[in-house]
Amino acid sequence: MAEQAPRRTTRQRAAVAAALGQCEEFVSAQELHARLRTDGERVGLATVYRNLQSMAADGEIDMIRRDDGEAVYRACSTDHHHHLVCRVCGSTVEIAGPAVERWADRVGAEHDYAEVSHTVELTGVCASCR
Amino acid sequence: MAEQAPRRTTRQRAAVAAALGQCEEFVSAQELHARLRTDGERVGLATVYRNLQSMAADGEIDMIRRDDGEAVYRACSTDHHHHLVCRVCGSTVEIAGPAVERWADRVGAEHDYAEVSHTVELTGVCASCR
DNA sequence: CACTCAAATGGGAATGATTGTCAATTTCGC
DNA sequence: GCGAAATTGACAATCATTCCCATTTGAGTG
Repeated sequence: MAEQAPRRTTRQRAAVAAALGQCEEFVSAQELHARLRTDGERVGLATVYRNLQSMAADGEIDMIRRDDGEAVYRACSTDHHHHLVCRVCGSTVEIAGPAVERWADRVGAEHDYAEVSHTVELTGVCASCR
Repeated sequence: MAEQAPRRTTRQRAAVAAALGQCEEFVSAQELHARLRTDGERVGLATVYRNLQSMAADGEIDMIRRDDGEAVYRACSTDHHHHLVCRVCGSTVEIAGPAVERWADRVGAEHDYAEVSHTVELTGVCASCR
């Protein structure tokens, strides 16, 4: 495991963690910052970035990248699922894919990779758009 | 499959494809642009971006994102596969995942989505980076 | 509690990849 | 060869993310 640098508990760090905990879906640092501001918490944008990064580095939260390259975060333990997105109308269906989870773990093990996480996106054309 | 917009064969497009073909590893648009310039090919940076994007959209090349979010490309073997990328050193392993293919098709069918395609990215930490 | 000092913060400026703009150029079917 | 439509190039504009640095704050210590 990566060594964990000293971390202090600050009002801002707690606020970031709390706000993230209330999000079901992945959120970007920008979105989280806006949300905090709305909630009346005054936290600098740079601070949101720094905290999200260190929390991700410590494994406290998940970080993945959206299609456009923007980093998005999610509190761990929120239940994990994927999406099936319609290419035409954009409607989405949430997919629970235990099969994929197992597959990902197995592939990681086969190639001796640790801490394997995965991103899965399905796109298609939904019934009403055909 | 996704509809392919009309594409013309231009000197620049060929140059981009050729340069990419000579790279073993993944390269970013910026790197490829620099390489082209070194080779004496005059191709605009925006053009490199546009071509890489359209080639990726057409499935002619692979596109993934490095840890820092920068998009990197690589000429891909024709057959469909996924990647297992090391979060630390960036080394990649190609994964053939018949299991995922079948899973994706089944999920699409269950929700009545047609022309389902999928994106799967696995990231972890490889043995030598631990 | 008062004290100390490194960690943490904030916010504005800087960075750097990517995208937009639009006139000029090039491709390709006819 | 012609003309419409795609493509290009140079540069400006975006926008997430990082840097900088003066100021604040957490948390041991005596």
